[in-house]
Amino acid sequence: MSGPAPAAERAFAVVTYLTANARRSFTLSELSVALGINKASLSAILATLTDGGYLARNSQHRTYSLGPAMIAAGLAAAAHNPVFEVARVEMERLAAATACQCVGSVAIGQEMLILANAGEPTLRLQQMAPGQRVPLTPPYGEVFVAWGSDDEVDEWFGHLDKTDASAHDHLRAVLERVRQRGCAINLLSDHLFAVSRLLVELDAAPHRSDLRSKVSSIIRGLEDDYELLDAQPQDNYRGALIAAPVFGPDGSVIYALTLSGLLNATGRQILDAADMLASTTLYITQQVGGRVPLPETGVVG
Amino acid sequence: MSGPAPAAERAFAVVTYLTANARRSFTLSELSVALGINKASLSAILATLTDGGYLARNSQHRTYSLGPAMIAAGLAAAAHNPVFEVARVEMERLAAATACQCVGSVAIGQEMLILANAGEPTLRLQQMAPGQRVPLTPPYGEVFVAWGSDDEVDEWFGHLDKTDASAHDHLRAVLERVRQRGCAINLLSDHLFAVSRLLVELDAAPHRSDLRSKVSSIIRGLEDDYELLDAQPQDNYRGALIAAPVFGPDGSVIYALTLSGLLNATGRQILDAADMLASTTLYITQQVGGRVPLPETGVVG
DNA sequence: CTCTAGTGTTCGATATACTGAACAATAGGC
DNA sequence: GCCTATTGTTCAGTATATCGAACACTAGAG
Repeated sequence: MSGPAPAAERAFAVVTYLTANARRSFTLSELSVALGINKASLSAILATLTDGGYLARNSQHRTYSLGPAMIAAGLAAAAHNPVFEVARVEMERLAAATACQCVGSVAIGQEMLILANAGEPTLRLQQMAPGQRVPLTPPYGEVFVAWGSDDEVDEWFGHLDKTDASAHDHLRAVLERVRQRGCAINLLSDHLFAVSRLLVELDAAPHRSDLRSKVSSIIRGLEDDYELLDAQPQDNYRGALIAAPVFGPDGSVIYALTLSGLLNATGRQILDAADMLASTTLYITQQVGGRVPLPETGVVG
Repeated sequence: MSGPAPAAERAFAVVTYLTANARRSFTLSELSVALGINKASLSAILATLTDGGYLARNSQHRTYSLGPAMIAAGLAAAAHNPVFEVARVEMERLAAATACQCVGSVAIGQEMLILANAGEPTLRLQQMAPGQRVPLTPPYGEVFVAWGSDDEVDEWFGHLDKTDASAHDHLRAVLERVRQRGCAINLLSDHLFAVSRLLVELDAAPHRSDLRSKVSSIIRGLEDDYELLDAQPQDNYRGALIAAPVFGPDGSVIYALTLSGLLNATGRQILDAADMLASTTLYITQQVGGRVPLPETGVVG
């Protein structure tokens, strides 16, 4: 749990926690129990961050929240990565054109982080709010690994039962389908909403690895009713999530756009939205000097 | 130099450095010498931040820059402090109306941090760029202390010669003038540009306390040609910086807006711009539920 | 190709930050 | 106003991160 620089790790654990729960402020004690850090140690960390302006302390309520220096750092980070500003404009366009919510996310290790959203959140999914971190485990985050190396795919599989070859084969087929289409299409299901509820709990106590693995296992349980392998144009679907990747100069996925909504839509409507999204991310890829990795078989549509 | 949580402090020293120098990326060794941190220690810190997505590592050039997680944290911080979004709109308005650059800054300890700007930077002053940190020492940052307690003012005086009563009296008179006007008006001078050049050096090596104190002493030397105590409406001035405060609910200065430009302007033009700025910050103060502290002289009860 | 300049990693010895519980100081409830 | 619950600070012992130098490793120049 503790890396080679524990103080730094915990300092940013605080930041991550406050980012995911930006609506309220927290006292030292609250953060101590939520993050599993000794009060004495955390006190020193919080004082350091407050001195630097990265946290703001409300001396009235003795609470901490993210401070102004974090805004400056965020602006500098955004200025350094033009992708996100380019994508923001396109996301607004997509959200307006499809009447869907459009969120942007990045992969960080074995998680994905929601960075931005556009349009009205018709679905109140916890994992769709900016600042949220969602485990990057099957079948979540297909677009982040579909064009990746075998090693990346294996890491994505994670703790899947090694002996369950059929599950692996199924997922590989799904990823192949994602490459062909240029985007991933997933269906809304009750499982998905169950995951959403669990993530709320996980947000409240990120250090609880038992909750974390529970979420991961349930996310894997989504598989059955989650994938849309072949859409029937005239059929009706409950709703859909469509995700497409933006590639960087080295061919890696540096950003992903997800359309969520399309409630009670026909297969044709879903496929049309998917095409629109995929062409938009391709446009963004070109705008930022990105490169789509060549698939082994077939051509990206 | 090292506080009770050195790893956390240094981790954010890296962030601060990358924020101030967002244009390029830096290698481990560069950061090591620039920040005065042991390479071995820094390596652990950078790895931790990179794992969290707060830094992005270019494996090609082995360089580090601010990562996507920092953007999410910045957005969360901005969402938590509505002041900055309210102010941004007004800053754009002011910049357009006065043909000046308008920057927003906050006070963090004994420094002020530039957060946002609007309009074209007619003056290429280093200290006016977002992400920059400028020492909060006389005569800089008058608006941050003019309404503050005596303790805050004394701290602002800093290492001024205690025996030099005339300097203190002069500064107190300046602050009184700022309170009366509702804003601070300062004039461009060669000294100012000299400070700007020194700040570039300081940015390159923030750990050098000798440079830091040198900057502070030169800033104090500005005093003579910096203050505009009484403007002559028909006189011409080389240029001006006008700063006004935004107050929080507790009466403290939570944000400051500075208009820079007004090259070769008359005293009347400068005073008009000052009035416009002061009324705007007052409006923002009210929008965010702020309160202007009552002046200490002539208080009832 | 060889050489150089620079980068990042390894390693044991030392100093230092972390821990945990008891303490003190605040805020909230009636 | 008093009491209670919770907050945040203090302190010494122990575990641990940090330091500095020597080591690999890459990239680029001649």
